[in-house]
Amino acid sequence: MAKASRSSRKNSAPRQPGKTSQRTTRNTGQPTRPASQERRCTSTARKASRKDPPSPGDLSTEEKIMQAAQKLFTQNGFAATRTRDIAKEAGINLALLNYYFRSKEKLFDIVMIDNFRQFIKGISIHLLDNANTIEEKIQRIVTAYIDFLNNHPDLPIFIINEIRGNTSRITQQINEEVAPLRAHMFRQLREAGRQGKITPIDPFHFIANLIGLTVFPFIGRPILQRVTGVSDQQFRAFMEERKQLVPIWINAILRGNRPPDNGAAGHSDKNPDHV
Amino acid sequence: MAKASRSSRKNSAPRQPGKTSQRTTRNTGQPTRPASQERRCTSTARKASRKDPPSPGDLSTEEKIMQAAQKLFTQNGFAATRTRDIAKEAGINLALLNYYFRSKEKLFDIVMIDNFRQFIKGISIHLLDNANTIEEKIQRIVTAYIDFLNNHPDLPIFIINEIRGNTSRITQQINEEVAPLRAHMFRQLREAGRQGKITPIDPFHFIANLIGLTVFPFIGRPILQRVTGVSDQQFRAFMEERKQLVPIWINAILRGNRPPDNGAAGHSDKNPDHV
DNA sequence: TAAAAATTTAATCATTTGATTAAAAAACTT
DNA sequence: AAGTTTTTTAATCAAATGATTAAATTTTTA
Repeated sequence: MAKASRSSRKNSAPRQPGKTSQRTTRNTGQPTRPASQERRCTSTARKASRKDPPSPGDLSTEEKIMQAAQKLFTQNGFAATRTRDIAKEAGINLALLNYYFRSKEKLFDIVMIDNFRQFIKGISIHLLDNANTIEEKIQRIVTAYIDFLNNHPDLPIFIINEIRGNTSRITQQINEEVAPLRAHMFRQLREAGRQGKITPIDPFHFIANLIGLTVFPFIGRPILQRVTGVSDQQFRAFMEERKQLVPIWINAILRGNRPPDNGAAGHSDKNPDHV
Repeated sequence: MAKASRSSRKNSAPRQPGKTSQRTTRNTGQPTRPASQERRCTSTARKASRKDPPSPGDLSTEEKIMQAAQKLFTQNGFAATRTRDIAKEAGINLALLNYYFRSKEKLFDIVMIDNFRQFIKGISIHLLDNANTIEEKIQRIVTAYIDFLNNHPDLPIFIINEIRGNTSRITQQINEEVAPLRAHMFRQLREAGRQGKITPIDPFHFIANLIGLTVFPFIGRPILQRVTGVSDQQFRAFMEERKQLVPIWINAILRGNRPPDNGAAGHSDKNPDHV
């Protein structure tokens, strides 16, 4: 879900790390905030890397919190996730969560951006690889997508939920990361069409088809399984099948497609990098 | 979104409609609850129809509340929707909302079921129509779907969000309503395959493709528009185009599909009505 | 118009929940 | 060991929110 109003509370000046205060015992003031606390509002704060790994073996506290947050936020959405639950999931206490991340919103934003990066990273590699034909490229993208989503099945819904109704900085972030991909794919599609390799197709339709056939099953999984009556195990098997089938189908679409009578919005060329 | 814990509060015995109490002025006790209040927990309560239309012209209060709830729940999910906002949207006050529907959960469940009914109603008509070939059927379903979703663009995400993580009565409801559709479509697909009209395809893949190509664009709209850079207006135009294109593509898939080497889960016949 | 029903007002509860704080305890550094 | 940092404990806030209630007001109905 969605989250609605994500800002309201008092927002008093954050306690300052070195500000002291009369302590009776040892500590000479507030605990110095960890590196990540630089992430709080003060715009001038440096964009420090998350944390220098303190203990070598297992996860740092900060990472534990982030993983727990990622899990719960992704599973339940922003509004339905309690910070207390995140703390419990991370195996730490609530105070520490706020100590590291200041607020639920901040934590969410960080997780959100991380999520999205992961989401497009796997694809962008194959997309930007110029060496292959479109067919090969599709093949690889579909496989990469499905493999990735098998490990992060909740991610698509999460991203969709949080993107709609959030016009803030995050959206912008995403835009910047996605722009080169879009440009590249548009170019290649146009070219293939011109060379007669495929029936010309608008990039919108192409991407809608590619994603629709590949990631939709994960999004619509609860409904799909219900409607078709397949088990979890069968679902996984079907998704394995689709690694082969979807590229075949896409190719069938790219060939069988009727020439664009182009009744509606001419899109292909204008607006090459709008948004 | 999701909603997480949807039951916790005290749940004291609901005030009883006729229980009186010392009133100073005219009313001889609590206002008699409207018909809809029968919907509260007491399992023996009759499943009364929503309300006998009180005022002829415009919507009854109950309907106003339900419409407002439908709008906000669908837009924001359960957890992120405030009952106060629903009341405001409906143009009534919070007390009246609880007076009619007892609780947020009850209201939600009702809206949810209504939503889902709408969602499958439009499709089931065409699905169950035996007179047509598969091609015609697909054509009609796609058009009906897209028309419907143009008017209820938020519904798919909403339904998906609320189905996952909700194993309760609603899921059951849905199952019952969907079962005959599934059976019918499976039969027809199998038959067409046997008659050689199409390359045999597992119902799972078929439905995943059909829904993926048709309703996914509405689900993924925020991302799709961002990635492809199309405007709202263009989006609508593209969806109009897809009314023609998707059936063509589906047919291309049904023909171009390689024969099922059937490496994975054999599905088609066993489990004809599992779930 | 008088009784009944629907609706509003406004106050109030009880919880939940995000967030903060101070002090103690534990863990680590040097 | 001494000092520093991290983490916990536990209490507490303040705001949001779902829900309830009693009485007043309006609307409908008979």
